[in-house]
Amino acid sequence: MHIYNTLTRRKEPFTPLVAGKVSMYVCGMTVYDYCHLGHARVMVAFDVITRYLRERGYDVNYVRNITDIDDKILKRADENGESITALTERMIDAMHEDEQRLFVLPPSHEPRATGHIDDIVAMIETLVEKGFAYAADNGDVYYRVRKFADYGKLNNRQLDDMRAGSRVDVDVHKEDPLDFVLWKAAKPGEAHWASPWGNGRPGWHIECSAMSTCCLGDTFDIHGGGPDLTFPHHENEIAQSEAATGKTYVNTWMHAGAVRVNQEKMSKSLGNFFTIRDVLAEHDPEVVRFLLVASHYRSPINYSVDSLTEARKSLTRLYTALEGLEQGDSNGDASGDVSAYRERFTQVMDDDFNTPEALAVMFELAREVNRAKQEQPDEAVKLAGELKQLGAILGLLQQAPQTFLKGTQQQSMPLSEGEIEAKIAQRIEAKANRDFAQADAIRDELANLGVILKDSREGTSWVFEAP
RNA sequence: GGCUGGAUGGCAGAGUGGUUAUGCAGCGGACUGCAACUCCGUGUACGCCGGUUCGAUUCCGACUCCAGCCUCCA
Repeated sequence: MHIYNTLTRRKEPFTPLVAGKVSMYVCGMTVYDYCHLGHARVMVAFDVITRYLRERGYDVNYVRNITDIDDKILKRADENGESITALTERMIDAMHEDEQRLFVLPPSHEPRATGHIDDIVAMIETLVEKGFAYAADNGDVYYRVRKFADYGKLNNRQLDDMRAGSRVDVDVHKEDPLDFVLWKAAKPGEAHWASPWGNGRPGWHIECSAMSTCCLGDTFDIHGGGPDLTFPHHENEIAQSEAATGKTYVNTWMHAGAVRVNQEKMSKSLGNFFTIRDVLAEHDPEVVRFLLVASHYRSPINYSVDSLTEARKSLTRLYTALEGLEQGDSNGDASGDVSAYRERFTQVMDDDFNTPEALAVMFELAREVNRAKQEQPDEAVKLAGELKQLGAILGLLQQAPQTFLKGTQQQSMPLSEGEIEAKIAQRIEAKANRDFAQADAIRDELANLGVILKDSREGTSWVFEAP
């Protein structure tokens, strides 16, 4: 198996520190608002990675943190007139709901910053002792960037180059403008914890260093996150952790690609973001997931309603192949029976999780299923079982085909299932009387409402396609 | 200005030093009362200019353009 490492900028053979076990940390959310599609991308990308690693037999310890204390949280709670805890609990619940709807499995552990203040303080103390950090007059504690020789290695950046074009605040309390805060002194009335440097709260970067090493050890296998975290966040994590422990922090750095809108990054600062819940109000969650998986995890994707429509059509093709063959769930049981499809699937997934290629294999398998449906029903059931199993590795195709195809999830459905069935019965009646004009009229009427009829030997079924 | 990526057929999106990605859309055929679904067939796409090579979309260099990071952001 090969994985692209952001640190070395190439694909490398993947060998975990401990045979058979993978330790992975992913930067999670700062919970002051609802998650948007950019968050969804990271959630889904690392969900697929976890599912696949487990499929390959690894015991994956997947840790994804929650930043539940931060300037933005304080500000938002204040604006809303609610307590910090009320705000963060509300957003954490919403986040869990969003990911569940997107078929994202929960991480193994979800540490919260506020639950690790002792570890954070301990790490800062170590950094101060070793001379990598200093307490300033204003009560803040800063990281001394110039002291860490490797600073910039993740982003291939030189400290002196960065000074030239940057607009970093010149803070009189900092020795160097690029020094970053580890501990922030509390202003009167602000939430705070006690520390050797007075009351305050942790900086963002130190939280992740403390929580990851705390949960996974000084060195671990994979660290992931969104594309905009490489600098400064992950660079700072490396500086903090490696200075504190004297060991390599992370072996493989993984970063997901950005979600764009009109070829611009979707972000909170640009205000061009779509929340997951807004999108799911109008689109099937699995379609959204399919869209995310249909591109490689490192490629940028441009979000649009058109791309969702196409994703829905593609997914419909897969579910159509499965339709009518769902008896005896997952009966591709014969262990050791590795088909050519599964073999190819594994081969492309082994190459840095190439999900688009994996989907191509699934589409070819779907064609095989459709062919077998005609001549060899038993074979079709077996192949369909395999298709469903491969789908599970990507977190797809786990609904009953009828549930997906009939669009039970969609609120725009104009007729009840009973009404549709009644219309179909009328049409069958008309067809029996060879009154094709009437039969076609009924079919057109339903088609105009988005209900597409499909006649087969077994009778008439239907699919809902939002008009 | 510095640092990362990227530019593929009508659209989306993988990949490869010489041979089919895949999906959607289109076209022809089969099936059908007619359709839909499905199946069969069908497209000489690889930003621009040089170089290496028997041969480059794929490797190397220049150029143009796009996106991201350099400031909170997944």
